[in-house]
Amino acid sequence: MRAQKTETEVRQEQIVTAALELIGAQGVNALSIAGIAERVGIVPSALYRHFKCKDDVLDAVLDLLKARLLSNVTQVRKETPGALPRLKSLLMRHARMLSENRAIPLVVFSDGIYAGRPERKAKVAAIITGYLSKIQHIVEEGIQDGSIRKDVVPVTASVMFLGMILPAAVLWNVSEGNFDMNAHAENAWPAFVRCISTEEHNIKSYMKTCEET
Amino acid sequence: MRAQKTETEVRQEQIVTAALELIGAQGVNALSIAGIAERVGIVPSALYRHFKCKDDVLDAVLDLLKARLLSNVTQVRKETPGALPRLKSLLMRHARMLSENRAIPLVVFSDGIYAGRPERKAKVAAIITGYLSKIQHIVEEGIQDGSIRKDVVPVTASVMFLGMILPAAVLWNVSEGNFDMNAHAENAWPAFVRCISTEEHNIKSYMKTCEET
DNA sequence: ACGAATTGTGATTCACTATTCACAATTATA
DNA sequence: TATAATTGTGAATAGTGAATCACAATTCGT
Repeated sequence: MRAQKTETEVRQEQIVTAALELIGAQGVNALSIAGIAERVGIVPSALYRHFKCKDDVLDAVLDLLKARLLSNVTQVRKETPGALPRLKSLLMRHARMLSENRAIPLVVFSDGIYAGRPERKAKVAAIITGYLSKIQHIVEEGIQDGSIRKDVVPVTASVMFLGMILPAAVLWNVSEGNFDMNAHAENAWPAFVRCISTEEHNIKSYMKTCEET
Repeated sequence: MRAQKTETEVRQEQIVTAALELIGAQGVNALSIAGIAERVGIVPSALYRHFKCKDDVLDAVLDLLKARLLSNVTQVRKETPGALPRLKSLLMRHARMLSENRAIPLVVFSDGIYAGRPERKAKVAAIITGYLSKIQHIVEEGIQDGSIRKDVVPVTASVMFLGMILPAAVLWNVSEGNFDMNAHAENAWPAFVRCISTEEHNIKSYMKTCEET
């Protein structure tokens, strides 16, 4: 059966989406032109009408991921005011996203995607640092408005924020989805708040605990 | 030039070590029989005198990784008393042994290492959870002796501890060694202490800061 | 020192996958 | 409607890397 002739812009979208789905299911290494083509419903060679080579597909996948990650942050900035609530919202959003789409850590932290291509590595680095700088920005705002300690190093805080997500993603990945991402996020969040929020805030919450007990 | 004839036990060690180094440098996907052989100083086919197939090499690499991780913890337990000092010592130790730590996320996120082998994934899972349970044990001891808050969930704390190492390793990897792992560890540690140590401890250090300023 | 076992080597096979190409079908354009 | 442009197809090519094998060099047991 012959595939319906479809304009290249649409096909490109289909191809990138299919690639992302396949990566989520089987990883970057297992991603093959044949696999993508089959998922799209065309023959492998037809894929080359829309992409010059496999590398270009991977680049497009990276672009898609970057867009999704950053739109995540933008969304949260719009919906939620205040540094700490924003960070929490972002954390929970990631907890949800990772279980929905585990392709993100697989792609961003896969080695296969920058095999022998330093510029690709730079691109991945740019995605990560770009994301981190957004978080860092939120932290800096928190420091200015007094909700986050002055002696917190913003970069460190952003990396530690990533540290709540990344290991959890690892565990989730390795345990075949047998790790409760959301529970971890809920448990880790108050601890993280103690990490970075001002002493006044911590002491208040401590007093409250004392009164209760 | 002909390689020196060497007994298979020694070669096996050389091969596994070389493989781990190569993984740390380039990732699992780039790991080839030819690459390992070259590093060891033998010809590719000679490698099959010591391992039946590549998969067996990967299994041995996992065993080595596990052994090194756990011996790390054991060592710290011997040298250092007290939960918090032990955790800090472990953190700094990891910061120093980056090349191995770097291999960890690379291995974990590599799909190549699981390709068509579910039992391999279980093995990786066992290594990580085994390591985490050791950390968790330290945390529990800290809770018992009162240096760590009672309301800290030990599992969560151990995952967050991993969260200080993993993202840093990834960043270091992606930025071509352009990320100061030790600085991150030094910055992250006091924040992590605030995360988990008892309020009394935090308040005392807060008072001290107040007196100073 | 001599045969057997061990280890190393180069050539070769084999499977897999990206990529190309000539040609066919479809759609757009004039 | 006729022709050019676009997209799809199957076959063929080429490069890669794991694995095998016959044979050579080395070491070990005796």
